[in-house]
Amino acid sequence: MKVNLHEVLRQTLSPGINLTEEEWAIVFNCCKAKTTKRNEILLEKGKISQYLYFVVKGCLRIFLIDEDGQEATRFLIFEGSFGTAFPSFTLRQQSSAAIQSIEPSELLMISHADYQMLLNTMPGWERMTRLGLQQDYIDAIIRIESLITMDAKQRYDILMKKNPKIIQRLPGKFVADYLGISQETLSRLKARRK
Amino acid sequence: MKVNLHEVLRQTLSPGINLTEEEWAIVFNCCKAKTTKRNEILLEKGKISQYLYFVVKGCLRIFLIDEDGQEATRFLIFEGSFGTAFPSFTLRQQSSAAIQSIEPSELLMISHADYQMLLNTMPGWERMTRLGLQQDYIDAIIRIESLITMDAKQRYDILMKKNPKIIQRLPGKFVADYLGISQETLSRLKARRK
DNA sequence: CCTATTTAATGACTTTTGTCAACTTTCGTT
DNA sequence: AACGAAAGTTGACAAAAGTCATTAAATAGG
Repeated sequence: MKVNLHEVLRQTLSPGINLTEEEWAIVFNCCKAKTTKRNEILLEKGKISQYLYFVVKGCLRIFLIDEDGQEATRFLIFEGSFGTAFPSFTLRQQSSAAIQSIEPSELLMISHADYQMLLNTMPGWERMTRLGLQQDYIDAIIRIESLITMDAKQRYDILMKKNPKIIQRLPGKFVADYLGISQETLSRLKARRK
Repeated sequence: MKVNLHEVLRQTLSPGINLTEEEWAIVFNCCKAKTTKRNEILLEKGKISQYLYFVVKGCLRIFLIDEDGQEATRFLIFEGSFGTAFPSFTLRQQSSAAIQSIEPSELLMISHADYQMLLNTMPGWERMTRLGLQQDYIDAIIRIESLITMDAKQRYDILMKKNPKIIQRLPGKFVADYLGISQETLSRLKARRK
C-alpha cells in the first residue's frame, strides 16, 4: 500500500534523477504518508511550512487571504507534483499563504529537515531539486507574462488550452482567483465564448 | 581591469558558494566580458538565448513584444544579478522575449555550454545555481501574488517601497510595463499620491 | 434519495484601467 | 548650448473588470 505511493513518487522523479536502490530507500524513508479530507487545511497562514508535499492523488491549493477574507490562489498542485508554501518552507518564515486539500487526497510529505539532509548528502537529490525549480520558475515566468500582457478572456483561453483539467475539475471560484479575476467575470467569460 | 569584473562576480557569489582557487579560475575562464551601449539589443525575439549574463554595471531588460508592437517587461536586471531569457536559455527554445541593455553596461557572459559544464563538474556551482533559482522563484511568486491580489496603485506603492531604484532610475514606460499597466495610468498614479 | 450547503449565473451599477490625441518637458547627442 | 527625439502629462472617452444583490442549479454527504 505505502509501496504504491512510493512507486508513484519514483516514477515521477526517475526521468531527472539517478539514484541507487539504497538512496531510493533513504528517500522513501523520509516520506510520511498522509490522507486528507476535502477542504482540510494543511497549513495556516502565519505558520512556518514544515513540509514539502507530493500529491499522489487529489489536489492541493496554496492560497492567500487578505484582511477582508478575499482569497487568491497562488498555486494548484495536482497528482504527480510537489508543492508547499515555498517561500515559507525555504526561508523558514511565517507563511503569507495557507495550504488546503480541496479534494480528498493522498499525499507524501517530507519534512524540511529531511529535505535539507537529502540536499546535503545526495547529489542526485540536489540535481533533481534544481531541475524541478528550473521548471517551476519557468512556469512562474509564463504566468507572470500572461498576467502582464493579457486580459481575462485571453488568460482563460490559454488556461483552457494548456491546463483544461483545472477548469474541468475544480469549482469556478478557484479557477477565478487563480486567474486573478472575480467569480462573476469568469462566469461571464464562459457565457461569452460560444 | 578584467580582474575587477571577476571580483564583483566573486563577491556576489561567495556568500552561497564555496569554491577552491582552481575552481574560481575555471569559472572566471568561462566569463567573457562585454560592454554595451544604451538600448543595445543582446538577444532578439525568436533566437535561442546562448548566454547567461551577469550585470557588473548598468541594467538589462528582458521584455516581450506582441504583434502590434506593445511591449511588456518581464524582468529588470541590475548590478550584481544574473539574468537571461531563462526559458529559452534553459530549454534551448526560441525566445519569446528579447534582451536589451537599457543603460550602457558592463557585463560578464557565460555560454550555455560552459554553464552546463560547470553544473556537471562543479558541485559548488550546482549548489549556487539551485540557491539562485530558489530566490528567483520566490521573487516570481511574490510578483504573481502582487498581480493577482493588488490594483495598480498598490503594486506601485509596493515597488516604491521594495525596489525604489527601479522607479528612480528608469524611464517610466519601463516601470509601467513592468507593473503591467499603461504609461498613462502610471502617470496618473504618481499625480494622485500626494 | 434528500436537503443543507456550495456553486453558478445574471442584472444593475461603479470603479479601474486602457486608448487616443494633443501638448509639454526632459534628455541624449552632437 | 541647441536641436530633435524620447518621455511624461493631461483630458475625454471607451472598455474591462469589480461589486452587490438575487435567483437558480448542482452537489456533498448523511
